[in-house]
Formats: sequence, C-alpha cells, structure tokens
Amino acid sequence: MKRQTKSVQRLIDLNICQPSDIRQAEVEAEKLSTPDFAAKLRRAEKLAGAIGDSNRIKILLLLSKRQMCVCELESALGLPQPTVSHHLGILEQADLLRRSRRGRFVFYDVLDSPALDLVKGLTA
Amino acid sequence: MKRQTKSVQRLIDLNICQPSDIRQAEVEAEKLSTPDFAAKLRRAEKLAGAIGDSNRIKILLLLSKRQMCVCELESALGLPQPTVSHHLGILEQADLLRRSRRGRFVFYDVLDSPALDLVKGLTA
DNA sequence: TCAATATATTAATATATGTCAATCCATATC
DNA sequence: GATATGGATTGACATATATTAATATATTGA
Repeated sequence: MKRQTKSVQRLIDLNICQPSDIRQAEVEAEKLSTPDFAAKLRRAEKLAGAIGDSNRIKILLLLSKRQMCVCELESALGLPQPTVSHHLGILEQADLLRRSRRGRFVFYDVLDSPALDLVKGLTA
Repeated sequence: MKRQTKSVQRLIDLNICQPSDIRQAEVEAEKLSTPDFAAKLRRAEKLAGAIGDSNRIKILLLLSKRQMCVCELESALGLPQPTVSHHLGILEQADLLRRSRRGRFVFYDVLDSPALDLVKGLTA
C-alpha cells in the first residue's frame, strides 16, 4: 500500500490497467481480510494440508475401498503404528475420516467430500 | 508386514474381517507402490501443497477475477515483492497459473483446474 | 484386579516451508 | 550504452511438519 503504489500508478499511466480495475481489486482484497473469510481460509488450508502428504493420500485411497482399522493400514502401508495414527488424526481433524471403535480395534472410514473427489481425480 | 500381521490375524479369527478383504487390501496397497503411481502421488502432493497456504489461496482468488501483475498483487495483499514472487512460483510450478510478460511487467492468470474449483468451493 | 493388546500421545530429531532483506536479471527509456 | 524499474533468485532465519522410539490410555479377557 506504500511504495508499490508507484508501480501500480504506472500501470494506469501506461493504460495497461483502468483505475476502476485497481479499485475493484482493492475491494476484493478487503473481502479477503474479513475475519469471517479468515475462518474459511483456515479451514481450506487445513483441508489442503491434510491431502498434501503422500501417506495420507494412500490412506484415503485405501479407505475409500472399505473401512479399515489402524493395524490393517499399518500392515498395508508398511508404516509404524504411531505414524499411521498421526496421519489418521490429521485426516480426522480435517473432517475427511470418521472413527468408530469395535472392541480394541478402531476403524476409520472416509467421508464424502470435494477434497476426496480431488484426490481420486488426481490419482485416477 | 511383520509383527502387525498378528493383529490382522486376530481380526480374521474374530470374524471381523474376511481373509479375502485382507488380500484385497494387499493388492490395493501394492498398486500404491507402483513407480507409475508414485508420479501421480508426487503431482497430487504438489498440487495440494500449492493450495495449502492462505496467501496462495488469496492469490488464486484475486487472479480468478482478472489477470494481475506482481506489483498489483504486492499492493493488494500487502506483502513484500519477494514473498509474492515466491508464492507465484509455487503456483506456477503446480500448473495453476500462467505467466506472460508485458514490457517490464509480468502478468499471471489462473488456469482452470479441479484444484481451483476446490479452492473456490471451500471459500465460497 | 491383573495381564495382554490395539491405539493414542509425548518427546526428540530431522527436514521442509514461509518470510523477507539483499542482490541479481531482464526490459525499457534516455 | 547507461540508468531506472519490475520481478526473480539467494540466503538467513524462524516456524511447521513428518518420523519414530518411548510411554500412556482404553478395552478385553482371565
């Protein structure tokens, strides 16, 4: 908002941008600073972060076939149990999975979501 | 594949899982280890990583209104120029943006992609 | 209640990532 | 060509995150 304005001003002077475009962009940028929007941003970040790890993508794909418990995932992925639990926790916190206990076993299933669709699409 | 099998075996013994389910899961897990699949995984990771930062989400949303140059984004977001360039580079490498030079100015536009749709959906 | 077992949590470590100042590169103008 | 300017790159720093060993918690069964 300070020195940058000089370059932006030149954009206008050179007739590359209309002043109305600049004002419009300022309006849009202000919307992005709303506290209301900040909450959406954090949620989007969390979701994207959740699917931004290859082990978690693998977990999502396995669970999209059928629900599985931790020890099954451990065995299927060849990862130590705490690592699997860690990733499951992140996916659950992003509302991508649901937990259910059955005796000592804890089963996870995927929940439908646009993020899951994206993962499936990217890996199809 | 070693000690975990004991728990998995108990799953079968307790009739919680069918042996065929376990075998099926092994088949699925093997598919996930293919070199071919590894490439898809890396690409998915890169894409998800690209949209997993609030500044980059803001950039995508601004550019989805109209193409802008770096100094405009700098001004709109209130970020220093190297920071903006850094994020633009990541988005471009994930094939979410396209660069075009006009004189000394470099303009970016968004490219259509499922990831952009997800971002828009999550922040709508 | 006690022992066994499936999972979660903690703590330590290494790696990855965002931020930004300083600098370099590319283009335009004089 | 010399200078100015918009943008990319580099390097340093701080924070975040993945991994995993050690430990804690929850459930079952004796």
